[in-house]
Amino acid sequence: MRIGDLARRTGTSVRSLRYYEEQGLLTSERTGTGQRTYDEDAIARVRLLRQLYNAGLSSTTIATVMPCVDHPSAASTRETIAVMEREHARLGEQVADLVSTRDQLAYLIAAASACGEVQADEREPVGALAS
Amino acid sequence: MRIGDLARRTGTSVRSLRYYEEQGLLTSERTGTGQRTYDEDAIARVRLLRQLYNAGLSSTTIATVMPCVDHPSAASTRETIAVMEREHARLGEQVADLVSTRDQLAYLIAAASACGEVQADEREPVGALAS
DNA sequence: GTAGAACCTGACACTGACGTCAGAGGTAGA
DNA sequence: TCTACCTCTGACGTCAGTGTCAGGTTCTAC
Repeated sequence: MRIGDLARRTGTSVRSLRYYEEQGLLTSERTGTGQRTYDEDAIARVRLLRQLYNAGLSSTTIATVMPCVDHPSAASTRETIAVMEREHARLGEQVADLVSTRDQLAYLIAAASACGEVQADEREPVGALAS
Repeated sequence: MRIGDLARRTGTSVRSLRYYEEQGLLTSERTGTGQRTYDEDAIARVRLLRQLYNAGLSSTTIATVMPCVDHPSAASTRETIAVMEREHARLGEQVADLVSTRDQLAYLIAAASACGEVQADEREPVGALAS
């Protein structure tokens, strides 16, 4: 599989795949002429990388975590586990924050929709949202 | 309340408060000599702004939403409601993704911890994570 | 009134993941 | 072998929120 194929099959850009390699997160074989080649496993790996990026992990944090995906025994240093636990905790907090914000948005939508239906122009401001 | 007070009481930086004003998200009175002055309501507003920023809304999206916080009746145009509904849906998806990633991290942590306890060097790679 | 802290505007720097461009070479079907 | 497309490296651009600096004004406590 060449880089364009991998990009298409993972929904990423060629640029991103080169960037991941540059960060040490993705490896490739090279043909005699220098073109990158990937096997099928690369697809799952790229999807995992994207998932971790989407979760807000940085390249360096992902680089810390990935060896644990590849060889959990060899890579399970205390620091690596600590990094993963920190990220786990951070994600928990972030989920709580996002749920809270989502609920507030739902409240706003309901308020705005009600106003639209009633066509009333004398409505109270939606106060105390961030309480 | 001057800008430094507001920054301290909301845990933000003075720079950010000026930026929010620049983006039309926060207003201030000015003294005769041009210094910004805020009332107590600004604290809740800044906290809400930070919450929306943390949820990944951009300045322009927040600028679309905020009038609805202030005057839900006057601001409840169809487009505004549509923007809020899009963000609401996006947050829902993002929460699901984050929960999934968090659970995968928990799995990795468990696997790594088990390896650390057993001290076994012959472990299967943690495959099929991004399935 | 003076020192020092806080404030003002304006501008440039930074971060990090990625877009985009240039110039060159590789690949594959007709 | 021609053509069209793909890939290579290297470099610079982008975005958005914020840090930081410069040069100046304002406030406050002594």
